[in-house]
Amino acid sequence: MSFGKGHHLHLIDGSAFIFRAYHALPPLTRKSDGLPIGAVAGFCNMLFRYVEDNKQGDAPTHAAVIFDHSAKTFRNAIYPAYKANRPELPEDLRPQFPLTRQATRAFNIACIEAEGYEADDIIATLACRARAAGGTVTILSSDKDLMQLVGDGVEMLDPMKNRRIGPEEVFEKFGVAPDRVIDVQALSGDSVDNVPGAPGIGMKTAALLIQEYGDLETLLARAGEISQPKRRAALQDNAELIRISRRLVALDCAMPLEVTLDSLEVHPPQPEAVLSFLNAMEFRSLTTRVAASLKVAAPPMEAARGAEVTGAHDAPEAAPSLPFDTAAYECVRDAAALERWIAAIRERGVVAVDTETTSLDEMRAELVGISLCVQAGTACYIPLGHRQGGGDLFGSSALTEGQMPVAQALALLKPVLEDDAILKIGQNMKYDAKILARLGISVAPIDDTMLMSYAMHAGLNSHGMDALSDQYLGHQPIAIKPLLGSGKSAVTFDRVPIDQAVAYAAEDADITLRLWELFKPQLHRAHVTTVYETLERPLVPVLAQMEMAGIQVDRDTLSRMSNAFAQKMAGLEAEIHDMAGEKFNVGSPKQLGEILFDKMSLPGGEKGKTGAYATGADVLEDLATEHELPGRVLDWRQLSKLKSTYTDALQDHINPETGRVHTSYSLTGAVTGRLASTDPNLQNIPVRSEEGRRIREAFVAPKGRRLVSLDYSQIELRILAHVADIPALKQAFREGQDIHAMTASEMFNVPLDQMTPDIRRQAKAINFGVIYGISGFGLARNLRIPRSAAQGFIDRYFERFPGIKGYMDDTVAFAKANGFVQTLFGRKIHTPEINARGPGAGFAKRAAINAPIQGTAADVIRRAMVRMPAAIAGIDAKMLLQVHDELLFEVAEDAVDTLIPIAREVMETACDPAVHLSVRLTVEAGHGANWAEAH
DNA sequence: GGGCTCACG
DNA sequence: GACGTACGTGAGCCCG
Repeated sequence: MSFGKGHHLHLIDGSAFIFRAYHALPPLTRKSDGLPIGAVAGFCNMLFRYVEDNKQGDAPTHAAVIFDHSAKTFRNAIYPAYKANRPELPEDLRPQFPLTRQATRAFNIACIEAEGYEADDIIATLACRARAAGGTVTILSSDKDLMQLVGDGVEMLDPMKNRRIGPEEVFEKFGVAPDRVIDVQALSGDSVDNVPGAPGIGMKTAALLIQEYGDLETLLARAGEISQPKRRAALQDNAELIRISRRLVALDCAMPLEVTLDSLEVHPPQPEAVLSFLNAMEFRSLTTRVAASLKVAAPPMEAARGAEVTGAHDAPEAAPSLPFDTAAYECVRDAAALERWIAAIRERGVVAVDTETTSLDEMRAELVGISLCVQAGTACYIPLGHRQGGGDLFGSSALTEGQMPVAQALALLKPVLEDDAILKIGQNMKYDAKILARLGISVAPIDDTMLMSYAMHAGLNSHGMDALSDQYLGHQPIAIKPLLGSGKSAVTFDRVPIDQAVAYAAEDADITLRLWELFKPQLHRAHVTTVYETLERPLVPVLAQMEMAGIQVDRDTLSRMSNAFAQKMAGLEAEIHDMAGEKFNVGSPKQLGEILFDKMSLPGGEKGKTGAYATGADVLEDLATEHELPGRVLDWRQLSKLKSTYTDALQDHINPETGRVHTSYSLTGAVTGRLASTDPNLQNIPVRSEEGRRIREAFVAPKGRRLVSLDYSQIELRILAHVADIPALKQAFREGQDIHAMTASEMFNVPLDQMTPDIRRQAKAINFGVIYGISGFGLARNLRIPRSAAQGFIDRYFERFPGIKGYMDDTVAFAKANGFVQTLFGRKIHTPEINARGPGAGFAKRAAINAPIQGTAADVIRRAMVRMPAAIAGIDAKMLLQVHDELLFEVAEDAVDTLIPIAREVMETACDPAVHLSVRLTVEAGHGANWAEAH
């Protein structure tokens, strides 16, 4: 049957896939001969994902991958400068092109290119033919040049964002329907492809003109009617150039092409062809995954046994030698069985441990079972707290039969878990260590696969077990969701039948052990062993202690404040409704936007991409000069935030047993090395506004004790002064000057004794801007000054402190060359987007500039925290919280004066002896009955 | 569940 | 000429 109605054709933009793959991955080479294969590796991964994704659902009946053939096309005959300003291809990319064609055929997908034509023309021609035959077409690409083809059975799919692009999306981008896209492109031109267009006319203007005149020829014919002289001239003087531009951007829908649609019919990959290709490329992990998907055995690696794709995080040793077999896992039900496992652990000296509990909140979770793994494939699960389903009215029910008493199991395990000679491996061991600590077992020594992954690959991928297993072992772990259910019918792990729990839990321990075996040697090769050993692993027990200690929060104080906020909010709400002349939900940005900009017609209403008006604080502040309502909304919002997020939600986090709030710190939550605090987040308790600051009065010390706060003074600016080597900044710090005032004086030629708060404020904003990878736009917005003035400030700053620009350029260059940046202590932060094009490039650059500074500061306080417990061991004091540059302690009243100098010394000398800063770090201290007083 | 808004360093 | 921009986080609310 030939292609026609009911058939669906996928046209894949192969060249875009290649470039995306090339820039997304580090420069990998084939181990056996050094052949560059990074783009091929990424390309194959994308193809595999494409094949997997299209197994079900609205799968295409026909498909092809389209490539560009060569740089010269018929368009060069029309306009020689077409695409003339394209940068040279990277030299390690060109040799990969033929391999991507081979890869496509290996996956049994048709592969098309044609001399003298661009891939886009082939796509256009095939799309037109398919449409004429009555079929439908999806073009897998996000290239705007293809958008002219959309409509009437043809749509695009952005494979990266998984976003459908139909006529509406095209209109959103170009301001005209798909059939007029080339008119707009002809007018606006394209700097990337070197399409000239009309000088002085951009996309916005072009769309406006086409909307008004209907099409390009009419517009050119009636150009004389345009009232703006510049526009009129641009069109009249360049009519020919515009017509040429139109021929350049118009795709050829009827090029000669021997391929028939029928020959593009979809066939599943032939295992032998695809596996032998992947094997020849030495993609071990992908070979395994593809083999698993095709349900055949992976071929043995031939060329390079034990080979490694250098720099690859999709490393070949990821291939599991042993398949996962849940049936082989043992359920341990009595002491005799557990003793056999303990003997095996003692013999090996290493064990992966995982606990199953009733909650993600370690302070409330009840132990349900423990799994152990001593070598890949050899794992067990010890059920301890499983209960019969159902339960009575009160939810309680009897323990399932065939489980050891918890006390007996723990008594047997405790000596092993606490044995110095036995390494306990976990994935996020802080969680399990806390569960076991509450049961009287202090687990040590430990290794943690999540932290190993973080030390090696921060910025590259996430570090959860499912992701790691999939990525490095080519294995999808059993999902927890089907076991627990979701929504109202969700149950806790103790209700999971034991046989299912065995498979799930033992597999987790098995995966953890396999990941550890894989990561352990890699740490060294990635040169992050020291980072892992000094900044990650030793922090686990320190954070566990802090989290378990918790901080006392006074419920009555919060409750009183909450009531006061509610009253004020009610008053403001009435005022706001009055001014608006109607009742509406003040908390709804959508409704507020409509009131402000539609009903009241205030100026400056701008709709975002979702079509809603922006009503952020910056917008409302600008409007406050026009009307009183926006100011009231700002006040209301502040109170609403304080009430819902702090005075109310915080009360729910007070643990009923301890009466304290126990946050949880994530060691891998921020790519830069900072910690992140969750459930609740105690790193964003208000302090900047006077009203918010009072929330901190609810964070108290118990009777007879005090809260002590120690924080680093200007740590990031000091680190900047050191790494960028800025003599003026260093000297100012050495002399204990006000750093922002000094900057202001230097920049604006104002003597220090004549400094005004406003000038200092501007300098402060610039200092912070520098740390963030400053841009004229960003500074302008922050200071609410014209962009030109902001740019002037920045130029002047770079002039006065020449090392800064050098540091920024060097950092970005390093990131581009290496794919990561580093802190002074060797922490790596990967920057995979740094070589990308488009707006993402700006983000990546600024992040790369900021990361070494923010990351070094994070390393410094981590070092201080690791050393703190030993330093304050003799003092009646506990470290409770970390807020990036601050440590908060709870201390016996009479020990405050002892603690402060000792803790300060630890913090100020935290860099020693690994790094010698040319600027000394200083720490400010305070104490009080509550956090507001202490800070 | 995504987007908006806003709290912190 | 046009585009989009300060860095790093987490949480609560609205709304489809």
